Amino acid sequence: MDKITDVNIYKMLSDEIRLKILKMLSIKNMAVGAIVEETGIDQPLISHKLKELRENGLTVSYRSGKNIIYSLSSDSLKRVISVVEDAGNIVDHVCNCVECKENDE
Amino acid sequence: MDKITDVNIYKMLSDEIRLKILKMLSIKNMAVGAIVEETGIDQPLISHKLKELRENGLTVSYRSGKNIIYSLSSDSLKRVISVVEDAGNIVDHVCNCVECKENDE
DNA sequence: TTTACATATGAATAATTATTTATATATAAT
DNA sequence: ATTATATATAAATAATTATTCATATGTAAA
Repeated sequence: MDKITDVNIYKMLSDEIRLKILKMLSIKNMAVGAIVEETGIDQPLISHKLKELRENGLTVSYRSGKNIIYSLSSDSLKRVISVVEDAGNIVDHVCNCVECKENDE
Repeated sequence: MDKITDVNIYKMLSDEIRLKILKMLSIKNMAVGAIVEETGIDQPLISHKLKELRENGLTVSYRSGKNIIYSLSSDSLKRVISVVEDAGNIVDHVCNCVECKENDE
């Protein structure tokens, strides 16, 4: 398994499906089937994503009867997610200088 | 150019070289040459990374004589970077239940 | 003790992203 | 004007990551 660096955490957050899962888990713990249903995404793909998240330490899981329940491994993760949640806040400044405008396509 | 979503921001942060550049720029504005020198990475590769960062709105640039100076486009970016900076803080919780231990490799 | 259900895994392929190399452009200095 | 310097770009290749599909595993119910 890989070492957990901030780059790895960003990697986990940088995939649409993984991020969607993390956001769902930041609201409530969920079984795999519920995630599959709520996202409409193929079960094996969801399982793969969950595996990545698990192996990188962002989620933990336990079995409950037939189901396996996933949850965020840490509350500080919620904080990170919410800090970037609204992308507009991050990249709100647009430079007005001539050169920058030329740089835009 | 791509729309700026939180996934795109995470993508930009999820590459070792790009993250290194962003961290350097969060301390001071820098010319391309200075970034090349301080990282020891090939100039065209640095220029590529800077282009990605620019096109995704995380940095801005302007010309000053022969040099082109890059800086972060927004201070809130610094905040994000520092929130995740210490990965240990994020993934500090390790579940102790039997099933989770079985899951570990 | 067979069948159904929930989830995981592995192998194959597809898609995306990173890196290199060679070259172009723009400014500045001679 | 010519040359040097700083940076950017484009095309080719290499490397990584995502997705699909088929199948395995483990639990529970009949």
